[in-house]
Amino acid sequence: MGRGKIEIKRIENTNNRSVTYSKRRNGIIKKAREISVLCDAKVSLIICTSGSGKMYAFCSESTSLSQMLEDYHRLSGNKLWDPKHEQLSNEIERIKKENENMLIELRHLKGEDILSLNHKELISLEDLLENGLVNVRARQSEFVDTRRQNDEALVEENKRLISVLYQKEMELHGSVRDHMDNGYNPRIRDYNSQMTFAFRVQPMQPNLQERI
Amino acid sequence: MGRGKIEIKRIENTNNRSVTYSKRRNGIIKKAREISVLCDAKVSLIICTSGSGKMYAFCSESTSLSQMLEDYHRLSGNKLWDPKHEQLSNEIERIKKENENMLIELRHLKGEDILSLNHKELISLEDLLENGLVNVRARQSEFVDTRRQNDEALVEENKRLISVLYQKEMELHGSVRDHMDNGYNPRIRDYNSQMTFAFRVQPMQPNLQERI
DNA sequence: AACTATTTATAAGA
DNA sequence: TTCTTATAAATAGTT
Repeated sequence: MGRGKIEIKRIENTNNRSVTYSKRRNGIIKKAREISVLCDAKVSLIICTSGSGKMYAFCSESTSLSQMLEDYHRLSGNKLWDPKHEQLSNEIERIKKENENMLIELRHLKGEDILSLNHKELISLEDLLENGLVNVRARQSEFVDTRRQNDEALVEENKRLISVLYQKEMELHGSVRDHMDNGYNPRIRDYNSQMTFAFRVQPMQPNLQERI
Repeated sequence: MGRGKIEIKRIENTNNRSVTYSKRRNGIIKKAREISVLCDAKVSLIICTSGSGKMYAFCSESTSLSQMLEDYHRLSGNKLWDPKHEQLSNEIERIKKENENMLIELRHLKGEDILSLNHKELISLEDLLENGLVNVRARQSEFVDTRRQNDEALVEENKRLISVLYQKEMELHGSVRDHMDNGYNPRIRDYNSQMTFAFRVQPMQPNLQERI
């Protein structure tokens, strides 16, 4: 239907093909809607081209796509789901196998179920465990080192703070002495006790050391 | 398109409706096939009436209904799956999770990826590894013990065999001497060498000792 | 995207 | 149902 008759075979010209696709897609979707309304039919239509990912779907009002598929599956006896089910089952099988292997390995590493192992396997298991221990203990040493470094840094910081504090105290003593004669200023003692508190608390601050 | 124009609304006359359904159904299926061929499109079409259970479906050559549904599902995000499918998917999810946890534990036991562990965790990991080592080494000791016991048993058995052999030899020497005077019987030597072979072979028999 | 000459689909009738 | 046929609709090629 058009200016000329066409043969029903793949349109090789890409542009023509996509124009025809667009026109006929609209056409068939319209037809789908019409038959669903006129004849009270359930219709499900999905169209897409191989290239573009864009999909067009139509489903009649009275139903849903999944309902139609369900019906189709039931009525046609066609195994719509079975391939997918089989695929999923296979994947489950595969993962379970993997799981089982890991479980066995874990058990072995914990020294369980090792009666079936031969001498060679026991030796390599021992190696693995020893290597693991070495790594874990190295990490523990790192912890201790980090902690010691942290402590040292804190000690330095405390020295610095004490020195700053001392200078401040000197300044205040000096300036206060210029205005007062009693040689005792409660503000100095307050400040001092505040700093002492900070000094004691600081080593517990979590952001200066690693999580324990 | 026909002798008269019609409004797109449900055809109330049952007969007319079913005639129209039949005609238009053929029409739309033809259209579906045409667009799939002309435009290299993937098309899936399912039609049925509410009343009759009869279903008509079309699916383009290049694909399958279940493939199209798969695609549709992926692209639209709409849930088309049946309960069984969902159940399988959930199980996969669950097992994968389990898998991942075991993998992490395995890695930790091998001393990998332990930077994220805190001190407590490292300690218990160390305990686990030490315990594993204890078990593995205990098993190795068992091996050695078993082997030694086995050897001892074999030594005993060999002694017994030698003693039996000696007795047999005595018997044969005695009886032969009763009938022949040459004092030499090749049958005795045959039997003797056979036993000697068995004696040498026996320690290698796998059912008397554990697999190495 | 719009146009339009043609082909195609189909509504109504037989 | 199926065939026929007048007519509506769809659309191929063009602009």
